[in-house]
Amino acid sequence: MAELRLTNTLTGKKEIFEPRDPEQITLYVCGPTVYNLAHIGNARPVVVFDMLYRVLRALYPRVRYARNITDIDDKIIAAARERNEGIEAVTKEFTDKYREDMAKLHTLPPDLEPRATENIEPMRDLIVQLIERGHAYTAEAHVLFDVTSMPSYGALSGRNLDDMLAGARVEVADYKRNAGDFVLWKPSAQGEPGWDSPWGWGRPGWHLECSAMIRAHLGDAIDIHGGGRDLIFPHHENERAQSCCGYGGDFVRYWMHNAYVDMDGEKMSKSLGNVRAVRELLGMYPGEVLRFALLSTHYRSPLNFSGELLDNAKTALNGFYQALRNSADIDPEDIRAEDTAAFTALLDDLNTPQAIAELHSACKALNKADAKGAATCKGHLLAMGRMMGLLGSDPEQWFTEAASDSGLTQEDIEQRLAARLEARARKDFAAADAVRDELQAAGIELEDGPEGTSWRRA
RNA sequence: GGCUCGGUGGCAGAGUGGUAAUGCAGCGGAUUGCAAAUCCGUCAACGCCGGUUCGAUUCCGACCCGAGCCUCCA
Repeated sequence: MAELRLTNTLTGKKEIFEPRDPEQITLYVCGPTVYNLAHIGNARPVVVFDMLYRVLRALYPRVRYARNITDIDDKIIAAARERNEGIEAVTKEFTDKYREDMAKLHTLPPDLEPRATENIEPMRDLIVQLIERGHAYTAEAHVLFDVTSMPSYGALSGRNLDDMLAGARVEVADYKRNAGDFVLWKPSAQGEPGWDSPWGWGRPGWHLECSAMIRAHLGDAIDIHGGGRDLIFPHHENERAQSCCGYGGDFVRYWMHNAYVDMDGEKMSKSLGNVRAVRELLGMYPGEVLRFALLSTHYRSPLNFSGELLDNAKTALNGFYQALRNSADIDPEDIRAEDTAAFTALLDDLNTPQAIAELHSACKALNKADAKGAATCKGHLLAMGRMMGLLGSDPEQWFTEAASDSGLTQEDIEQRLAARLEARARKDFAAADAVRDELQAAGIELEDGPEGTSWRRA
């Protein structure tokens, strides 16, 4: 079988992927906290790990991919209060919108989408376990994890405990034994959402849910855990501590983290307020363009987001669809995606830029091919696109579908084309060009081919 | 301050111990009534200084610059 290599954050190295059980692969990716719209930065891990999911499915008979929905959190509570609604209304709305947006990026839905509020029981069990084993303690209605109880705490993020405790810059709550101790359970005030527990009415800490849900839905340990780079510390470090100490075992074999989407060279984040919602961008570009743009840089490198980035993505996709449109009458050969150069590129730590280069190569080959070779070339291009969640649209639609309601309708355009055709037939090029100029001004570009004139929206 | 990661042509962006993909842009040509699309050709890059080596952009060290984490964050 082909070898998949992945960069493991824990070791800092690119390693050959060796699953716990080749019959069943387990993948867990941190999902959204549903209190507002997903921004383009949120979309990066979704697209990146969708890519991984597709590769894993091509390699192994069964892949279980879980992505959680965090539907209890202080920010959700705050948003609900602001809107004067229950948290369910908030989480329902943004969960639905999240799923819609991600689907438009051509990401496959995960096999499992566990919700925090539906997994309180395993969370409480985990806390009990941690207390029993001496890794957690109660203090003022909180339950806290004692970071000094785990010798390897800090291994994932490359920190050591002494430095961390000494260099703590944050004011430490006085009920904590160590500055680095983190909350497993916190008390809820009157009127705040909460659950009964041995430690009183309260709610889980934000690191706890992933540990408990991974165990509940995927098992004691999993193959791959993914997420954004900023989750390495503290979230994944703490998750690792909870799971390793509470359940024993290795927990995660491969940790994978994607770099950020930057805005003007600066990190895009909710707190900096420089975010671009996926939903907003989808009003300006097809989802496939956003997907392509997110895949155009390797996942471990920062991606600078800009209109230029999206325009380039659009141009590239236009080129592919142009080749497909020009070869519309060619019946593509049936090519397995696993037999393509793009797949080989993806096996090397998801080298999507290389895979895209292979797309260009196949596209060029298709453009140059004679009728005989075109079927094979087209088959390759489509197979690689399929693998990457790209090029699935109808080429004709890709070029002619209107992004908005404004502008000329298809009928308007066809009508003018007919008039122009007639003008050209009687060699009245001035009249023909006038039509073309008019359409050009309306954002419609024409192409005269041997079999008639086709058009596209710019 | 501690810990990460990165600096490749005009831009985007792979990769490699033996001078470097791909795309966009530019330039020249073919094609076209003119365009568009396509094809052919072409220009152009490895932050800086040392070290290891027959040879480094690639390995090691220092330096400069940039980003991130250490606090909610993909």
